Amino acid sequence: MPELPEVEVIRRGLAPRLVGRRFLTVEVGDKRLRQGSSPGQLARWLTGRRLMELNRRGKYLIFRLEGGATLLIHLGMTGRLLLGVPRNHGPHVHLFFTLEGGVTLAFQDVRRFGQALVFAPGEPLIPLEQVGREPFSRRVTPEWLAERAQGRTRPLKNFLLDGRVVAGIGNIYACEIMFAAGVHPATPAGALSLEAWQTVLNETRRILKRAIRQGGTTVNDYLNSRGETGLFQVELMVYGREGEPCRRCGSNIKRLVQAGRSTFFCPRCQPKKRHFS
DNA sequence: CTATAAACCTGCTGGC
DNA sequence: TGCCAGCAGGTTTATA
Repeated sequence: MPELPEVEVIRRGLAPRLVGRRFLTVEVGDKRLRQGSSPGQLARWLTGRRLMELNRRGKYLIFRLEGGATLLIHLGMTGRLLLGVPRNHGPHVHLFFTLEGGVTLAFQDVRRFGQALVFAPGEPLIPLEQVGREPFSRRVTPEWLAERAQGRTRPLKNFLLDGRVVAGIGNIYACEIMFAAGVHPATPAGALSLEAWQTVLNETRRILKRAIRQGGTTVNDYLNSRGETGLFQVELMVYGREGEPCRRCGSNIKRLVQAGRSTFFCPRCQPKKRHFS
C-alpha cells in the first residue's frame, strides 16, 4: 500500500517514540512474511539494543541499532506499523516489539507481502542495493532522467514505477504525476524532451511533498503509526476515478493496464503528442 | 533490452 | 443469500 509519502509519514511518526529506546522483547507470529528473518536472528540483534536512527530509502525503513545491526522493513501492499496496539490486535500481527518506557510496535500485514530482515553489523544490506535515487536528491536532474531514458521505448508509466531508477513512486503517485505533468502514460520514456523531464520532476516533488504534508493517501488499507488515515486521497485527480469527469477539463477519466497495473489518466489533459523531443 | 505474466497472500466488491 | 470473477498501495522471477 504504502509509497514514499506513506512510508515517510510512518517514519516521522515512529522516530520520536522509538529512537533512543532499547528493544526489550521481539515476538514473531507463526505465519511467514514473504521475506522475514528468523525469530532467533531478530531476537539476537534487537533484544537489549538501543535504536540509534530510523531512516528511509525508497519504500524501505531502516532501523539502525546499537552495536551496528540493521533492521530493514518494507510494508509491501498492506503492511502497517502501529504504536501502542495489543499483541492480539487482529489476526495479522506478524511481529510485535516491546521497548523501554512501555512502548510497543506491531507489524501487521494482511497479505504478507512485507519484509522484515535483520542484518548483522557490516553485512551488506542487499535489498537496498536495488533501490534507485531519492526523488528529492540533487543527483536527480532532468538531464540524468533523460540519460537513463535514452533509447528506451518503455512507457513513461513503467519507467516511473521502476524503483531502480527513482525510488518510492508507486501506482497512485505515478498516475498523479503524469496527470500533473500533462503527459500520456504510454509515451515512450526515451521520447520525452528535457523540458518534459523538468516538468515531470517538478510535479513528482510537488506531489510527493504535498502527500507527505497531508499524511499520505488512504485508498483501502493505509494507516499511519497512530492508526490514522491519510488525507491526500481527496486531492487525487485521476487515480481510481475511471469513468468520472476530469477535475480539470471534465473529460471522462480512462483506465488502461500497464505492466499489469491499472493506469488512470485524462485523455484530454494528457495527449499523446505533447512533450516529445 | 522489452514487456507481459505469474508468483507471493487475504479480503472486499459487484454481478448474476 | 451464495458463488465467482476481478481487483487491490509492491517486488521478484520466469518466459517470450
